[in-house]
Amino acid sequence: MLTAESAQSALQRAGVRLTPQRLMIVDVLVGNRTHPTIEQIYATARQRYPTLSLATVYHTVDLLAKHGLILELRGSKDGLRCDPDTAPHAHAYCTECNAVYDIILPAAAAPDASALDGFRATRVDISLYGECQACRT
Amino acid sequence: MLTAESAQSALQRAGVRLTPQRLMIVDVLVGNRTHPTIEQIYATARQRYPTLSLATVYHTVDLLAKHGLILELRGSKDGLRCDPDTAPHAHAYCTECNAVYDIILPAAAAPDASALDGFRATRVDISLYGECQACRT
DNA sequence: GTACTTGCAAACAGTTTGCATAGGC
DNA sequence: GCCTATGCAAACTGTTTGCAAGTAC
Repeated sequence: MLTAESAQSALQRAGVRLTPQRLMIVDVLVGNRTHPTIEQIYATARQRYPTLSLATVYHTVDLLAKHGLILELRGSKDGLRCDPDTAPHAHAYCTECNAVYDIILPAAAAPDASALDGFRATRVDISLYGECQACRT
Repeated sequence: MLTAESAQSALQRAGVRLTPQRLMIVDVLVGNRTHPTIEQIYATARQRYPTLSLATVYHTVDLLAKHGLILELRGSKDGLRCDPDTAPHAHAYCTECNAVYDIILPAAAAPDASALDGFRATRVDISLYGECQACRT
């Protein structure tokens, strides 16, 4: 799970600069369970850092994902979403309201990712598609 | 698994017209294990139907997915991909060459999709990300 | 000082839409 | 004849890139 401290130490160790923009974006993501889109991160971070640009958000999110600090989710139709929780869990995408929920699946549900048919997987993503409770009523 | 016959009967039953364009697109997809992008379907179908438009491909793919005849895969960076095999299986995305492979997982690996936290899932998608054999060498 | 980072704008890619035409039933 | 489907172009949305200015180390 992403924390301000883990992000700082990981980035510093990798020789990446801790700029105010990056710390601000990390701050928006820490503890965030809403799986925000880039646009949402941008909007939130911009409130406290008005000159922040979208390109920087894209760069930073990419950077954080490359260092394994966050996950990039591509399951929804409205663009890339971010998940600061890198521990194994599944995602439920509501096809009505586009919300994304975390789902804790039994450990047995996670397939073994190592060397299937010569494919070396570094990440497994389990996605459920359907309707959330709010949209079904 | 999509066949020309299953597509025709399903669409006819739904009162949807069997136009040459649609049959052509179905034809491109039947037995296709390459998980083609829209663009690739367009290029292939256009060889035999030169006036076919991209918009029609998008419409038709959407139509086929809505009727449960194919799956739309959103896991890769280069846009929507189509899978004519709707039976449960996982997908392996090569982050190097963008290829998508089918992976047969043990039945136990498929999580129970019914009513998790009030979420009613109609589809489960398991995606592996990593490098394929060809790209590792 | 050097190399990395930012911000802006423009470019881009994939996707969707409006509308007139064509065609199936 | 009615209604759906097609094709084209334009619009849109999300994302990436080039480059000049700024900033951490």
